[in-house]
Amino acid sequence: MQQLLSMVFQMTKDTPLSKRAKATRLTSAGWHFQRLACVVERDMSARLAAHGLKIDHFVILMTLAERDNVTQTQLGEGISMPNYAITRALDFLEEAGLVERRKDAQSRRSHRVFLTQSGSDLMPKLFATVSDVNDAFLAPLTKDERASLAKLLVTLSASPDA
Amino acid sequence: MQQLLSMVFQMTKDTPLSKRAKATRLTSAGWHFQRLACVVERDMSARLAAHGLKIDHFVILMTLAERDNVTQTQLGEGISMPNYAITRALDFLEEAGLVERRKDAQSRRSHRVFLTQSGSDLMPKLFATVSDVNDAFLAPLTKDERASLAKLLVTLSASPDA
DNA sequence: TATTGTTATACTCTATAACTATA
DNA sequence: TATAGTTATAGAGTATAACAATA
Repeated sequence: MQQLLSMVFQMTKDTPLSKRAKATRLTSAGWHFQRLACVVERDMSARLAAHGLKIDHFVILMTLAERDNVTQTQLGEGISMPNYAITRALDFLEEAGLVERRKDAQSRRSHRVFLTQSGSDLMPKLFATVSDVNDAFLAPLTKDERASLAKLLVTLSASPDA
Repeated sequence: MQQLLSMVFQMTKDTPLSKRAKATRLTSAGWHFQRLACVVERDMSARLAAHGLKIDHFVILMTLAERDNVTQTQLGEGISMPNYAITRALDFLEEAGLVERRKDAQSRRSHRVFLTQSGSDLMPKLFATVSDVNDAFLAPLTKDERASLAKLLVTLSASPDA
């Protein structure tokens, strides 16, 4: 990596385009994030398929596990999923018996969404899946490296525009 | 973060589901990668729009800048883009005068793809855009933190399954 | 008979907005 | 008149495979 970084600093107007392109790519944190996020998502999707779930369903279940008794609008806001997508994902999850829409006591046009017992029972398995995916993903790092990565990720995620 | 990690270790069977869900999410490197990759891509897409380009076009241009005179099949393999997507993206880029398909000297059913002069001239601007996006993204980190993140990303990316 | 690139077509996802029923 | 949720529909993106030209 040091080699790469110094490569960037050695660039001049005469450096060939191909070298500049390669250096740009390999020194781009964004590019690495893109690729690695893709790897993680592919693995997660594959493992969720064993439960008959897609990523969207999983995200909703995780959100509800953290806090349920929310309206569909509230649910969608937390994960930036539009209302029509929420409707369809909940139709699927309700059909699968994992979530439940109950009538709101205050407003008859709102629903309150809950995990069912069956949904709650599934969550520990999904937590384990998340853990497995992360372990596989972080396998190339030492324990110390994992800790510093975790710290850096939290710092980046805490940033206002992130 | 230390608090979070210790939170995970304090989990027992009696820990409420909501706490376990939150800890699972916040300690998941994959979850952070997903979110952050999304932030970066949104920023990149927005800036590419100024050039009338989408991410796919940008990826192809970067790939060709690094190495052109490749067949469409070779091009697609490098970036895992299927042949029909390559065909359409190249139609667009050729129309925009940024790339050129030339006949292969050996095989009359293959094309060799090149950046045009106009495409080459555009690349330095795209390198600068990549740089801007990364600078904005990494702004919350100190210089040292950026260096260690870079090192960790390279280690992860170098892994065989990544 | 296999391969390169293109095209047709179907399928899925996403986006827009219309609609129902509330408030 | 505005809101919560649903639905219809259009459009974009993606996947499958058929196809023509070539090897």
